[in-house]
Amino acid sequence: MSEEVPLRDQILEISRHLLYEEGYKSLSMRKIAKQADVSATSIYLYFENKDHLLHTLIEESVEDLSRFIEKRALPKTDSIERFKAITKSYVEFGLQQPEKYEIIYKVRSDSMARYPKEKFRKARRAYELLVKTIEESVRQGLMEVDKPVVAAYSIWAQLHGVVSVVLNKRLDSRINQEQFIEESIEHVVQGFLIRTTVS
Amino acid sequence: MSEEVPLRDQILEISRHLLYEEGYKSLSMRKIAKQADVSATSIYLYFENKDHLLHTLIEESVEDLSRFIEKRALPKTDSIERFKAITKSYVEFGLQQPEKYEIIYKVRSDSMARYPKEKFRKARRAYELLVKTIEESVRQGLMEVDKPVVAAYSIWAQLHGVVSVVLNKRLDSRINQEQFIEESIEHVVQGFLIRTTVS
DNA sequence: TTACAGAAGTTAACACCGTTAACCTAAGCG
DNA sequence: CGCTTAGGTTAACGGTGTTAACTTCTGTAA
Repeated sequence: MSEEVPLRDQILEISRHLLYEEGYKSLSMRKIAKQADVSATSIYLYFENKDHLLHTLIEESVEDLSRFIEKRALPKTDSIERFKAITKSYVEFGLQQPEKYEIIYKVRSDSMARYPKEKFRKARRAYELLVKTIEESVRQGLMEVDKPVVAAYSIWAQLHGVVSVVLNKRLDSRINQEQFIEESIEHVVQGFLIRTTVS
Repeated sequence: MSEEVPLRDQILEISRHLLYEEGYKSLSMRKIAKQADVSATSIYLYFENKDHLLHTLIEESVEDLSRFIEKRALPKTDSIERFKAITKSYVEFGLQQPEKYEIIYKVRSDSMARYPKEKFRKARRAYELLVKTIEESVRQGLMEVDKPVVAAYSIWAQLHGVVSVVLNKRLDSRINQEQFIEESIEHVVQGFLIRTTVS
C-alpha cells in the first residue's frame, strides 16, 4: 500500500533538484542524504561515489533527450523533415525539462574528465541520428556538407546557444520569445540546406 | 636586481596552470599556496575568496581574448572583412592560448552564478564589436539578420564548437585539421551572408 | 633615534566535505 | 534454529574554504 519509491531513485531526484536549484558546488552527499532522511553513507550503497552519481544523472538526462528526439524524428521519412524535427525537438526538450537539460551541460567539465567514453558514445543516440540524417540528405543532394560529423557538432552548439539564451533569460525584453525560438531554429536549418550565392 | 614577480600575479599564473592541468575540482587554495611557497591564507590578501580568484582569472582571459580580436579586426574598414577577421581571430586565440581560452568556458557554470553582471558585460568587448559589425553589414545590405544580438550569440557558439573539437582532439583522424578549421569558419561566415534559395 | 603605522605574511582553529571501515538489524530461507 | 544477505548505521580519516588573531618587516614623522 506504501508509495515505495526506491531510495536510489529518490537520491537521483533529490540530486537533480538540488543541482538545478543550488548549483554544483553546493551539492554535497550529506545534503542529499539529509533530504532523503538517510545517513550520508547510504548513498554509497547505490553509487560508487559522487562522480558516479553525477554520471548517472547525466546519463539519465541524455537518455531522456535521445528518447524525446527519436519519438518525434524517427517517424519522419523525408530526410529534411527529420532534420527539422530533430532541431525542433532538441530545443523543445531544453525548454520543457530544464532540470534535465541543464544537467547535461552544467556538470560536465570536471566530472566529465573521467566519464567513460563508451557510455558517452552509447548514450548519444540523438547525435548519431542527426549525423545519419545529414548523410542521407547529402546523398539526396539536399545538403552540402563535407563532414556530417562536424556539421552535427556545429548544429548542436548552435541549438544549445538558442536554448541557453532563453533559459538564462538573457533575451532582450523587446524580443518575442516564441518568435525568437522559431526564427533561430529556422536559421540553423537554412544554414545547411543547398543554396546559391547571389553574386 | 631580483625578478620580483608580485605574489598576486604568481597566484594567478599558478592557478591558471593548475586549472588547465588538473581541472577545477582538484584546485584548492592550499595547493596553490604550496606551489607559490606561501601559506594558504596569504592568498586572501589578494583575493576575497576562491570564487573571486576564479572570476579574476576569467576576466583576464576574456580581456585578453577581446584585445586579441580587436587588434586584428579593428583595422579592417570593410564590415565583411571585419566580420571575417573576428571569427578567424577568435578561433586562433583558442588554439594558440588554450590555457586562457578554456578557463572562459571551463570554470563557468558554478562560480558564474555570482559573477557580477556588470563586469561580465564590460569585459565582453569582443562580443559587442561583433554585434556592431553585424549591424553595420545589415545596414549595408550585405547580411540578412533580424536580431544581431542573437546572431552574434549563435556565431560565438558555433566558433566555440569548432575550437572545442580541435582542443579536445575529437577530430576524426582522417580530417586535416587546418582544412577543417578553415572550412568551418568559412561555413559560419557564409551562413550569415546574403544569398537566395535555389528553389 | 625612536615611535608608530601599515603592508605582507604567519599559525591555529572552525565547520564542512567525500569516503572508508566496522558494526547493527531485520527478513527470508534451508 | 541458525545463516545469509540487504539495507542501513556510527565513528573516524584527511582534506577543504575561510576567519581571527598574531607577528614581522619597512618606511616615515617627531
